[in-house]
Amino acid sequence: MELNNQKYKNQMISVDISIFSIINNELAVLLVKRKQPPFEQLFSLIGGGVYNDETCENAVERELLEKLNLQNITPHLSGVFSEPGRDPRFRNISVSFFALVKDYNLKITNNENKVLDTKWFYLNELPKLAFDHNDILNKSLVLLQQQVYDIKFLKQILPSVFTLNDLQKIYESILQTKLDKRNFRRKISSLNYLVALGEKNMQDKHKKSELYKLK
Amino acid sequence: MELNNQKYKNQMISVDISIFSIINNELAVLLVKRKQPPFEQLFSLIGGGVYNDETCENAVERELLEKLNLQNITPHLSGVFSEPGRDPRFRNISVSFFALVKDYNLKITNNENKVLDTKWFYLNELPKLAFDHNDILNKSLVLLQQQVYDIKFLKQILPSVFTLNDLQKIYESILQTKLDKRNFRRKISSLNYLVALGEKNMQDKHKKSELYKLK
DNA sequence: ACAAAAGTGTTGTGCTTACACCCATGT
DNA sequence: ACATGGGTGTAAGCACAACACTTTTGT
Repeated sequence: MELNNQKYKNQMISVDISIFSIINNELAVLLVKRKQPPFEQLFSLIGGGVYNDETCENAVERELLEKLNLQNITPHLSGVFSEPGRDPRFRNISVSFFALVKDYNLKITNNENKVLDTKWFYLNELPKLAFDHNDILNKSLVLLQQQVYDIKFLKQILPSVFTLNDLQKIYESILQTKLDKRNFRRKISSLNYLVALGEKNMQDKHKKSELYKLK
Repeated sequence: MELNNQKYKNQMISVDISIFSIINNELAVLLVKRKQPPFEQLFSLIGGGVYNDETCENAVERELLEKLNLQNITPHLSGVFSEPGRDPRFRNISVSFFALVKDYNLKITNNENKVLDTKWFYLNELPKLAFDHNDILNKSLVLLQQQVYDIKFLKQILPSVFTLNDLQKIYESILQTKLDKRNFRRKISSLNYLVALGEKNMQDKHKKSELYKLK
């Protein structure tokens, strides 16, 4: 955050984005490894300053476009983190968002030499993160969990084709719990947003499972 | 917001607080009438700048103490409002909170001559507010409604003694809907947080109703 | 034939909603 | 006696949780 940059004058607000995707039927989050102090070598969420001529949501969209070349992603507000010492360099209030993406083949494109690595982490294999980013990420996860049966969230993160077993594993991974197969299928089917493709998954070694997509 | 005050240097963040209370069994919100432009003569939420050495929650607590002499109030985050033009004077990002109080005999104590009046409004009699405060207030109301059956919220806002009819009117007013008397009583009783005082409400003109308090 | 994974129904429990009459008291 | 408001029970529908066997296919 460049304090002398006109864009940041009179403010010290940034956004931090928990970018979630599904990899191998598991929830994963995109993190970057910091090249510079503080917290050099630690992973952190992607984020950046909010310009004076944009909303926080705009800032998220701009960051996703500039750094990951991602478009048409909906930011979801998940919290505000304002402990005075949370950034050891200066006062920095973070507005936290999460975003859901389908394609996890992402690399930081515009890293300004600040980033050593970009990597997806499964949620149960998280490292210790820079700043208070573990707390921020956790808050985003909780909000995602609360809305996971809402089709407009799923649309943003589900692969285009999947089996019911894939879907159950995805839900179990997001909710961090085991689900009963029959109860899960009844619930999903009552939500009325799946369409059977009428094709079987030929990768199955035994009985072939049916393939589905979202309505 | 004093831009040259050292406390606000390098930032432009404020908190806006929807202060709710129950008056005559109805949800009400505390508003202040502005003495100065912009939006002179219009009512607005109570709010103020966030100092560099405090969290947004601290700022809410400080504002409530300084301006209303209120202590031990829990701030509940309800949103972030960051449209660039929302304050015509300068860039101002608002972090919105709501707070619940029992005693509605409040007057602004430290108004720095900026306030013409302090007044409680019932939610269905709201005036047009300054800035985007109608939107902010509405967001707070929605979050309050979502948590209204959670005892720790009720504890903050319910009078110490009430009848079941009082309680139903309070719920109807918060939820902005009519409730069925028998269903409402069954639900409340299943939540298991009321204690009958074993006394009757002597103000009742006909059959006397039982008085209750929270556990 | 057997091992592995897919698929499928029933029952009990608890929450929600709709709905109507009797009781206590003051006038 | 009557008007007013307080107080109470039952039945149907729906969501949720627990639980076991049959089918298909590859080896």
